Amino acid sequence: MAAARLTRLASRDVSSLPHAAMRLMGRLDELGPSRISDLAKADRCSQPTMSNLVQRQEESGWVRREPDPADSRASLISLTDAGRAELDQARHEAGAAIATRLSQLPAQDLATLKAAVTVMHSILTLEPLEETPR
Amino acid sequence: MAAARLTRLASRDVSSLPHAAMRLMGRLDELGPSRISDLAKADRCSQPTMSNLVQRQEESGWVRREPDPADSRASLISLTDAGRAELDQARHEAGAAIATRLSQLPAQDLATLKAAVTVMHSILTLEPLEETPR
DNA sequence: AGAGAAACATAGCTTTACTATGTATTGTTG
DNA sequence: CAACAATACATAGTAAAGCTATGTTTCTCT
Repeated sequence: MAAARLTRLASRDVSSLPHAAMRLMGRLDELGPSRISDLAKADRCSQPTMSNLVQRQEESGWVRREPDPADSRASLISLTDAGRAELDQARHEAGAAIATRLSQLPAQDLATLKAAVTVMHSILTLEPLEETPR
Repeated sequence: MAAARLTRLASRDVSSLPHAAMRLMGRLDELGPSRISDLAKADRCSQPTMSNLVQRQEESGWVRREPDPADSRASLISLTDAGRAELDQARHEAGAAIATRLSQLPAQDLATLKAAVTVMHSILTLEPLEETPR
């Protein structure tokens, strides 16, 4: 719950990019050129949702679509230069929202947060540990 | 970013309540009977958005609206028993989604997360430290 | 008492999300 | 190797969640 509220606190101050767009661009920055279905999996949304999102970002010029040489059914989506600039801007805005608060914290608390970020990243890469892999 | 992804990881596995509804119910659980404008402020959304959300939750029977005895313009919104049960269910679902991952972490990491939660709560109650209080 | 402020509702729009389904390509198999 | 199933994506239609602008009612204050 704390993570959710903190996230909302930061994301509400981002005016340059809607949140879903920001998630998409962040993934592209992280993964490089990717297929729509892979992006949908990474973002945990449905394929049509990602299809629609990509289309809108393409129209905004923040994302580019190229045919996948390995599979004519698929496309490879990647960030444009404008898209990367927009992502940087949005990240800056999100950071600024909490920076003024972080600056009021003692160094000890900042260290705690830093350590927690590492742990959270490891959680995100962990598998759900299902006994039923279908 | 880590907080955002962790939040999304948990919230995507909640089927019983849409996310905005869950935020509203959580606030009501925390604050008790509240005015719509106060709920909007707490959730950092606009007043019409909260108006709309409350209406839908009212129709679902999860929230109750009573006149504010102190001000006939305002209403006091509160959880119904069904709403509280639904909130419990949703929280359980959200917890279950990450519990299987948390259980794979060493105790040291869990302690780090616990400490970070405390710090995050303090961030949430901090003011943005603006020199221009408007 | 009248003016302005506050609390909420309504209208109209956009974004984000879903399921169901269609189309084209790829893979598999009898 | 032709036929069928599976895969990758698009489209259609709908709902939820968000916004600004604006209207109505009630308070508050001079």
